[in-house]
Amino acid sequence: METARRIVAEEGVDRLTMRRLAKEIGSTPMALYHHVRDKEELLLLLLDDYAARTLHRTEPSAEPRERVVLAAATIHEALAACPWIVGVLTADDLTATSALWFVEQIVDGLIECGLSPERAVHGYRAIWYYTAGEILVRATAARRRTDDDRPTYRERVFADLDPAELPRLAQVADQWAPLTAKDTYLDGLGALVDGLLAAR
Amino acid sequence: METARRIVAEEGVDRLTMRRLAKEIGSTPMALYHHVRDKEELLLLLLDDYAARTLHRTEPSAEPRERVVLAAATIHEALAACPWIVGVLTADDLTATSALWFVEQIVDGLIECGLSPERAVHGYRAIWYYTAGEILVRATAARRRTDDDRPTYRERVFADLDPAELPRLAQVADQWAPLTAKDTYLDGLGALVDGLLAAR
DNA sequence: ACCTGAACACCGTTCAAGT
DNA sequence: ACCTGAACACCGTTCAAGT
Repeated sequence: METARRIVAEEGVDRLTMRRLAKEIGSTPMALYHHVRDKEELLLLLLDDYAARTLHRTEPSAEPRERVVLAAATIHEALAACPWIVGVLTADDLTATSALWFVEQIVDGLIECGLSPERAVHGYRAIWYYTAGEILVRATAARRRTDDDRPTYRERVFADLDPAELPRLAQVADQWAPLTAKDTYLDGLGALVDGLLAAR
Repeated sequence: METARRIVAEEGVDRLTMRRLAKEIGSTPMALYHHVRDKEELLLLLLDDYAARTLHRTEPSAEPRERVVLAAATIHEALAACPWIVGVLTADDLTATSALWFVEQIVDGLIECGLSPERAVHGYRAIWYYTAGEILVRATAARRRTDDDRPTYRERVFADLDPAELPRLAQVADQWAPLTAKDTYLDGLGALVDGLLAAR
């Protein structure tokens, strides 16, 4: 586990292979299969390990809306520091044992704010979709930027935008890059939570 | 392109390999590299092709909030039918040429509702995070369910939940599966848009 | 119970050579 | 300009055999 953790931290999850890990610990690929069913199980172990190691419970606020926002932001922060893990996480729900406490905070906060248990669960899922999407989009965009220098697809598209057909996009085209680089996770989260809480 | 499209449609994006595609069209892997720079370029071509083929512009509603919701829902629907594509999409922004019109609708709708151009772009991004996250989480969960029969990690975790520690989760534990199976994309989207539009 | 060696059935990509 | 053959440097996993 220790070696696997190091490989992922230093070189990314793509470089963690059964063969590589086996070599690094001075063993054979097949020896690993005596301890895990397959590679996915190894990744799930790694996920639990990471969650237990970095996801520290926050002081739960007395104000229920604050509890929801704080729990989501804490999970977001842990994931942002370690974006590879989202790919593993989305495989199932956000159900690493150590993350459950945060799910509890969100569901509880939403119920305390007056949602039915059913709508609270749906609300939690909306928050999770938004959070997972933010991490994923941002992580993949970052990977793209580093590993080649040719202009991105987006740059090419925005360069020859027809202002007659897409006036709003043309209007914001030159600010697009700085605007989208900005971290607005918390703004979006606040809006989402407000919307979930508003009786509709 | 036609053959690549068929392989992806029938067997999933993982099964589309340069070698497999070459064999299927009666050529060699290296011949493909004369037409695309690498595999990623092939996937981007496939994405544009899919978008042009299935993303039909909707009648833009006169009501700006409706325009935002309809554009997002249309993109969501196209992606839900073809979840493999999200992995490619997240690589950059949602900037397939055919998708730009929908981005325009969302940004324009938000501005018409009174947001500044800056906040409209951030609003669009929040909607995109939510949408991409929903597709991704749902797609990966679906893949999981089909390809093995052992209980999922989530099932095991929920089975031995401590009601003293996580009372809300224990309370909804038996409804978790049906609740999360429900499609609540539109509810969450509505909440998010409402939250974005509310002056905060 | 735990490990090894050899094999199976693959990958993306490069390079040098052909027409 | 377009294609081929062979090679490089890998994958995850199975299977039969060893201690």
